[in-house]
Amino acid sequence: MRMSNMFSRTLREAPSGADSKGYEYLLRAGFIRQMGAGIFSLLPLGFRATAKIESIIREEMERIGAQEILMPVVNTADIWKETGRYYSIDKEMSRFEDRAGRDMVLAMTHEEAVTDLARGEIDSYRRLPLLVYQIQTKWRDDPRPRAGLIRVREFTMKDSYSFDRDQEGLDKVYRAHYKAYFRIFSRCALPAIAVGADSGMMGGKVSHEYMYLSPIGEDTIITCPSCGYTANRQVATFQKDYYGEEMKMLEKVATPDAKTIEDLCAYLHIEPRQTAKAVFMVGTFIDDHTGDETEKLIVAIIRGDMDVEESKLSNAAKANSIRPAHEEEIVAHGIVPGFGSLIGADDDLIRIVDDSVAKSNNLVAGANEVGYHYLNTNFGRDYDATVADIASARQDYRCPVCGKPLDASKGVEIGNIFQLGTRYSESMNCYYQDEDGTRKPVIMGSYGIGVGRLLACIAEEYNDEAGLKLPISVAPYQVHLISLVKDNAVGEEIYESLQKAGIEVLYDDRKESAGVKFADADLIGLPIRITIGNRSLKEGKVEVKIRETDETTSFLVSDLADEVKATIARLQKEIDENIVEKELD
RNA sequence: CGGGUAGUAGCGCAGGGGCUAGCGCACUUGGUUCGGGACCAAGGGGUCGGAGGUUCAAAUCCUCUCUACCCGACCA
Repeated sequence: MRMSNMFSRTLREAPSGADSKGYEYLLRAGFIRQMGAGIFSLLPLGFRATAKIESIIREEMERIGAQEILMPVVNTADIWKETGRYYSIDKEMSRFEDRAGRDMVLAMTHEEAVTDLARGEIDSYRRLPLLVYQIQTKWRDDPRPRAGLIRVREFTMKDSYSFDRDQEGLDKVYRAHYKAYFRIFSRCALPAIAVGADSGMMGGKVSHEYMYLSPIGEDTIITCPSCGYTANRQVATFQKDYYGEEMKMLEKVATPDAKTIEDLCAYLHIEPRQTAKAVFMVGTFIDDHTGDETEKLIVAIIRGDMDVEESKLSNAAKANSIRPAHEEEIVAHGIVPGFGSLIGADDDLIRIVDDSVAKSNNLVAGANEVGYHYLNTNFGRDYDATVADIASARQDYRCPVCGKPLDASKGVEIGNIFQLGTRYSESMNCYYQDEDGTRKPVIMGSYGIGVGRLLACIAEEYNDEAGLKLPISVAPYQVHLISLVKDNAVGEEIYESLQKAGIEVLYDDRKESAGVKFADADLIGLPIRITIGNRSLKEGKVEVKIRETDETTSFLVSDLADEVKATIARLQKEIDENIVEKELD
């Protein structure tokens, strides 16, 4: 590609709003352009880089036996009504009617579409297992897209779907994905970890998320440096201390103005762990069949030294979504905010208590009366509720596996794998006949990777003050060729010869100063830069510089193609030697 | 959806009732320069986000609205 003819150009200054380095450079170098909130175009450089990532994904998917298909972006609403997700997913999924007034949706994922396909293909156990994948555009109307390509509304995703006869088969294909994903990310030179995750709206049981750890991430990952335990904070567990002791008499005490745990502890001279705090949320519950929505107050009781993890609470309450309750909603149930507890609350609410409270005794809790708390409240004796782990794991809490202190870090989710089980096959009637003649629902899994997000993370991981430093496996071109000599013929000749040798070259043939060409080369960040200049050309040589390491050498023009091929091979080998082969334990 | 900020040339920004709307970069032409974002000269480019209003006069004041960004809610 000649830069004189390239569609995009580089920007000297970062467009306002580009707050991370990776995003700024992708914009400035001309990989992407924004159209609207969370909507981007890929320019030639971005398109080529994305294509490289996609081909790595394709190779690894084919390697585990997946067959590529392509399903429609526009789905008929019927299949989404069958699984109920037409109703349970809110505005994140965009809907419209076709000219005949039929309900349609823009598919944000393809469990419904693929199950619809599969039920037409699968009738016998002899057809199983099956595995398909696609690389396709998804539209999710996220309420607040942000951070460049990290959180967008339209994006390209690789999604694969597995169909198995039994759990054993699902385990096998799940493990295959677990491993393949590590290979994919490491072939893109992106460091990633797998963490236990919340399956959320996918409705499955077992799931893992792949995380690129970075401060730009929006997820919080809990890890144990000692034993390797990792989990998204949404599901992370930890060892809790319980304070079981002999139950004492319930006693009401005046605690004027003590509306927070902090005030209360100061007033009564106690520790937060000796209190039970009440957290009020409103859960939305949607009937999968009718689509009817109901709201219900959820009262969560947790010990004062911990915080509620909302996704755990939502799961425990079996709610579709939860939000903080308004004061009126709390008062309506006989509860006094600031002095609230389940003691004296009415029955028309969902009661969840963290096991930290259930297993500790004599906690101070609200008396549901302004200015009063109870001493010595005890779960079971004074009130009842469903016991669940709803506590949020934090830095320095104790690892659930080994008990050592946990770490917390930020991460970007770049992939996930789910064991769906029979959630979709049952609701969509995707059954097979087994060897013994019985009819059984197909067991499914789904597995996703965000392609654009992957590029954004790579850009974030590989850059410096001057620009991007792309790994050879995903760089849009392997070589950035700069000619600084007046006689264009030399540059043309070298460009031709490199291309003939099968090398991917971006040739800066523009009439620009040396400084501009160097700056643009640094910004675009191709792994190998070749400079044709009078300095070394006198000796028949050109300079070759590695962007990543700054390592500079010079080669005779006559040897250039071979030398560059060797350099490419060397850079590629460095990546190949570090492919992560990790099995799910 | 709540809170905040901002929309003026391709990009980054200034101007904040007054007559011709600027600056830097980018762009065009000519010349000089030629290994780390060159220089000189001459140019081109704007419905000041949109609609309505106030006024002799609006980019500027008022009302409404749209859009983007940041924080939060939200999010496989």
